[in-house]
Amino acid sequence: MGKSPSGEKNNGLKKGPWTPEEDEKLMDYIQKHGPGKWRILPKNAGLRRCGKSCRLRWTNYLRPDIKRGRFSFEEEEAIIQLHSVLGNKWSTIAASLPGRTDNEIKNYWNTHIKKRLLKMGIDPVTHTPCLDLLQLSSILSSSLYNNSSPQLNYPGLLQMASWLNPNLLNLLTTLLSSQSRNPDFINTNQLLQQNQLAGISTSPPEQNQHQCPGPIMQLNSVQSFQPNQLQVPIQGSQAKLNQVSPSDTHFSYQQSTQPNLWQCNGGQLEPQPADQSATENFSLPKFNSMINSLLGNQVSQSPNSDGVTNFNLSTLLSSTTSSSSPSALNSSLTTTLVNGAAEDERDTYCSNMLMYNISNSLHDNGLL
DNA sequence: AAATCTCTCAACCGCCGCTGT
DNA sequence: GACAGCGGCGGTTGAGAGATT
Repeated sequence: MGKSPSGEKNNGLKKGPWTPEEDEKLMDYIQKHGPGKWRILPKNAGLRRCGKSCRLRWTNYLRPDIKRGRFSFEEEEAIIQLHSVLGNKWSTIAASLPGRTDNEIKNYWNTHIKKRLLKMGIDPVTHTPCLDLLQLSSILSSSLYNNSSPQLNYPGLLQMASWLNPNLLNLLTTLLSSQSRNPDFINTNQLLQQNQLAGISTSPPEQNQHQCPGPIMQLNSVQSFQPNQLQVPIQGSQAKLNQVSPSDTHFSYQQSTQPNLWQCNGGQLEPQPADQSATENFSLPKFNSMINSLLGNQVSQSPNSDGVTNFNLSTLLSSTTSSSSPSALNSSLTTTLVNGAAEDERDTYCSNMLMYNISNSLHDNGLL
């Protein structure tokens, strides 16, 4: 790096850590003349620093509106969400976090968040699970028929699903939300995410997503759990997974029910009418890896003689976060390193509102 | 207590884009 | 249009603090 322990450099310009005296000079000058004109500032202020160094010192440290201390839980969530949209645009991210500098956010990302995402098996660049296609194929071939347990984490799975296919995400949402005792339970976080991608602004719903652990659900498999048609009755709803032919590697997903899918209508969330069924194709490996990650790794399954397989979804959700919502993606991404002490213990209670705020903020700032 | 290792973050570097001439 | 200067951005570094052996 460019830090010089000696603090001296050619041209007589000083480098390295700033002394309190230098800080005072810089502060005094900027208070009188305002920031800017960085090239002439050090000379006028009596500093033996380059203008760039003065600017950085001011913007990253001396500015009066800079917030000090650890990043809050909300800030951390915001960084992750914004980074998933903006990438390494630290200055843009910083613009959405009052009092935080791009340098500070960048450091925090590199030293905390990035490591944690990697630890969770999530690529910090793409925000998708670190799985290659071979792994997906392997999961496909081994787990659907063998009850194997691929070591995938649930939040990463949902994140991946969100990138792959909206309808598939809806299916997962439907599956997981069924563990709630509330029949009108919806996954607002994922809905917001989808709507964000579609450029739709939604009002944050008020449903409390922190439900008690759900009951054992039944996943009725046709033809002894053959993959060519998988019917998923869920609290009055039913989604069909159809395989075009036994050898085909593409599935279609038909959502033919209400109330687990919701739509945005004039800023209000409303149940999707039954006649608005959707059918979309997606590749078998993608679908299979996700479903089987859900069913194989974290959900206990026990097929019985009637061809009905029971899945205990409560284990899935409780093992990930205390929240029963599929929005646990964002929750679990941010459950370590909270105030340095209580790692992996803090839950989110503001993800949806935060997503909403970020979305609006980005729109307001013309970033989306 | 000392040596070593690990982590954090302030600060620098090089590059790029914008603006003025 | 070409060039130079400047400000801003993202990547990188290494001193210092804290943790571990």
